[in-house]
Amino acid sequence: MEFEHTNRVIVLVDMDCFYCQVEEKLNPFLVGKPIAVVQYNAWKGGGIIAVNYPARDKGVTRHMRGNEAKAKCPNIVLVRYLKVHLLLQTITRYRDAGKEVAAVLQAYTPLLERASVDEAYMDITDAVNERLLNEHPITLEQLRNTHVVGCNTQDFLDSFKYEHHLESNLKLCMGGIITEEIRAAVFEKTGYKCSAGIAHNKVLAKLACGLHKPNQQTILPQDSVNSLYETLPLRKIRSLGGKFGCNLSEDLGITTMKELQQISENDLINRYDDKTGSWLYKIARGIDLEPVTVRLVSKSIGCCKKFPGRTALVCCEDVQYWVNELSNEITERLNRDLEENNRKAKHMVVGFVNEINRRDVSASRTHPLHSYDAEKIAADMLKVVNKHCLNSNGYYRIKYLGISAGKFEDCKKGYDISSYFKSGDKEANTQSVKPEYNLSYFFSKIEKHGAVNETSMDTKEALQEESNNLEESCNSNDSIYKNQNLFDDQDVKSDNLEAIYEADTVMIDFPETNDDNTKYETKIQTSFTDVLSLVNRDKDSESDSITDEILNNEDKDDNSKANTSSYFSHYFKNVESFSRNFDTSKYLDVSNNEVETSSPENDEIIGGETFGNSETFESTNNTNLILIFKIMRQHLVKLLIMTRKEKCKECNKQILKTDMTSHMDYHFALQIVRNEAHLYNNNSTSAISNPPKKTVEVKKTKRKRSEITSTKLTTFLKSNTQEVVNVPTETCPHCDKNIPNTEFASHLDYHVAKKLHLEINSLLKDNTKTAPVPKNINKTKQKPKQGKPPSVIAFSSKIRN
DNA sequence: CATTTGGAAGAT
DNA sequence: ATCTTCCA
Ligand SMILES: Nc1ncnc2c1ncn2[C@H]1C[C@H](O)[C@@H](COP(=O)(O)OP(=O)(O)OP(=O)(O)O)O1
Ligand SMILES: [Mg+2]
Ligand SMILES: [Mg+2]
Repeated sequence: MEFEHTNRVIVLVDMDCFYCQVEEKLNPFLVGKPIAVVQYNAWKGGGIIAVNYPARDKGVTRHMRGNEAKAKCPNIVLVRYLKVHLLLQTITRYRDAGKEVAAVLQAYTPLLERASVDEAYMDITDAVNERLLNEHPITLEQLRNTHVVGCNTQDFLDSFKYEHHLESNLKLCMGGIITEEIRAAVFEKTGYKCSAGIAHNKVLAKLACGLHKPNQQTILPQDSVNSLYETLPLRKIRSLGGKFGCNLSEDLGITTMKELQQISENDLINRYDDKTGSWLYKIARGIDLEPVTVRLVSKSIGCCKKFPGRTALVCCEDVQYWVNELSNEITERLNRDLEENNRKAKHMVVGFVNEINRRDVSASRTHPLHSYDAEKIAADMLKVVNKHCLNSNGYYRIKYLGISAGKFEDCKKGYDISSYFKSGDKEANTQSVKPEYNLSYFFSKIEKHGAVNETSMDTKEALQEESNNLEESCNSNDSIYKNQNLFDDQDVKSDNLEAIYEADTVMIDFPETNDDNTKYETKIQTSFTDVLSLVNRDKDSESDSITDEILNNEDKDDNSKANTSSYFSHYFKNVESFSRNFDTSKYLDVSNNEVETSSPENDEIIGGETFGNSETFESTNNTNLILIFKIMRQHLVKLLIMTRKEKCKECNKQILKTDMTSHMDYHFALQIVRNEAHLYNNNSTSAISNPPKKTVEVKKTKRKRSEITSTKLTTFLKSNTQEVVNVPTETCPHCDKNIPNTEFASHLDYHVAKKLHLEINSLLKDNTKTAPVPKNINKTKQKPKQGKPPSVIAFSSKIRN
């Protein structure tokens, strides 16, 4: 009947200015205003990665700097992308929102391919064929937001009255109707708007989707391809947007798809390879047979960080710090993935770019991944980095670090060997608490990031700024919190932070609890930014108070109701109860169910009612907001507490107060070692020399480049970097680092001291601990603080061997 | 010097 | 296994 290439009906759904929409849903006061999501605040107002449509109208685009955007559009709201903790990261929200959308799409076809965080291909051929048996695409109403390439929608519908109409177009038409339904469902269930393209293959569906945005959809009939191709630049076709597309255009002296169509298949195959040539030939005729391959979860999970220009990592503390950051983050994400998808990554790839003699040298190395152990991962990563990036002078010049885990394998479901090793006491109970929902775990992360070392100024500054803004907002004249002394300078500046912290602890009574002690701390899973933007609404806004605005929003029509309700439910569904000392998973289960299985009815509940089991909250919004502020302040005070320093009597260094105990342990251990160094400092294993492996010089891809500045700069740098050379070194058997000979003995001391330190700590803190427990739920508490101790930090997994 | 960060797939 | 290309 029909040709193979017009059999399928493929839909590409792409969310409109996705990150912005997520932020708008979170904070309805942003709706209607020009906003952009900005990342990397350290330079020129940050880089913009998403722009909503009002802001686009003013000429703001991706790639712009925050400052430029402000210039083009003075009242733009720049939403900052925070990276403090996985649960606070905005990208986590975007990922979760993407999953939410995918879940809606999945109801329409099993043939769903998630192509990025905000788009997915769907093969809805079956659904179309089925509905065509019983229905006829009839009314224009059903295609209200649908465009048809090459003709208007009504004409498209009318064409089916004729005997000779294209069967394939009828399929697309029905595809359009189904897609309208899909998009309506996405909006209804998630509050997000999207656009879609409907065609017979993926490339055309993607192309069509971009033709009418936002919140619209486009059918691209096969018999309209040629008219569309008439002036269509090659680069608009997926996979021709990069170098190859450029080459193609240059090689053949063409710019449009129409021109490509005029090249013979042989020419194309001769010039390129078989596969490429025939793909080009076909796509020039609107043919693309690539199937929609079912994929709902990613094949790899990774994170990376660039250190451009002068920010390149030089000393081992910096490298250690960032290696730890990356390995902590990837471990957390892998653990979430394990719970969500019941699978484990079996290997990881460590990548880096290092500058050697002014050349960027990049390489990546794969490494088996046996367990999700942040310390082990950090140690392995560091080993790779040290092997390739540590210069003979003991320094680095690292411009990029990355780690990615992949080769996922499904977990066996019946048998968990780790439970066999578990001591059969209470530990087994607490095991069922998700680590990220454990309060002490959560706070330990805040602590860690509060107690950042000097290298992470970004984080520190970001937090400081947030805190300043919050304080300012609370004290601003029109703030309803003005008289509530939420931030009393005296208290904060006094040394009584703990008292404030204590006072801010929000207590909640849970009537359902059979336990006599019904006091729980609360946590809130959001970032400061959310609350800030709530308070920091535009000064020229008409409303008089925050309360007014909230109430007004709630009173609005159905359209904004979805947003309002989700806004509050976002906050309050995440206010959960915890105890420090016993299993709270039963409460968590309750709240989780509420979140995950939220049905349409639940979605209509607004405000305080979404508290679920926490009914004893005051249900006026005013009180709720004060609650949020208290929680936020507690975070901030906590942060302040964690960053207070004190001079160490032993070494005169500024040590974080919270680290002082373990820091003194360190001195204690060090003293022992110095006294008895000869007992420990004996055998050292010789390093095994491996054959050198390949590294690659990164090619400069800059189009415009002033040779002169480049040369100038290089000569400058050269004289700078060659000061320190050729210090005689020896490789440390514990950490594989090259240590200057003069420091080698004390370096070994350090490792032994570290080991003693760990042993002492474990004796002091945990004498119930029996021999080899493979995974300890308390592990995060036991982790030695990293950072301050002098010179080199060892990776403790190595020491245990 | 400086979009950044994340992910998939193809080439070698 | 490692590197390159393309994309969001
Ligand atoms: N180069 C990038 N770097 C980092 N994040 C990006 C980049 N490009 C896009 N993103 C993120 C932010 C976007 O909101 C999200 C989806 O991208 P994309 O669909 O291309 O644009 P968009 O959804 O913001 O607008 P549109 O309405 O045009 O689809 O991915
Ligand atoms: Mg999009
Ligand atoms: Mg997209």
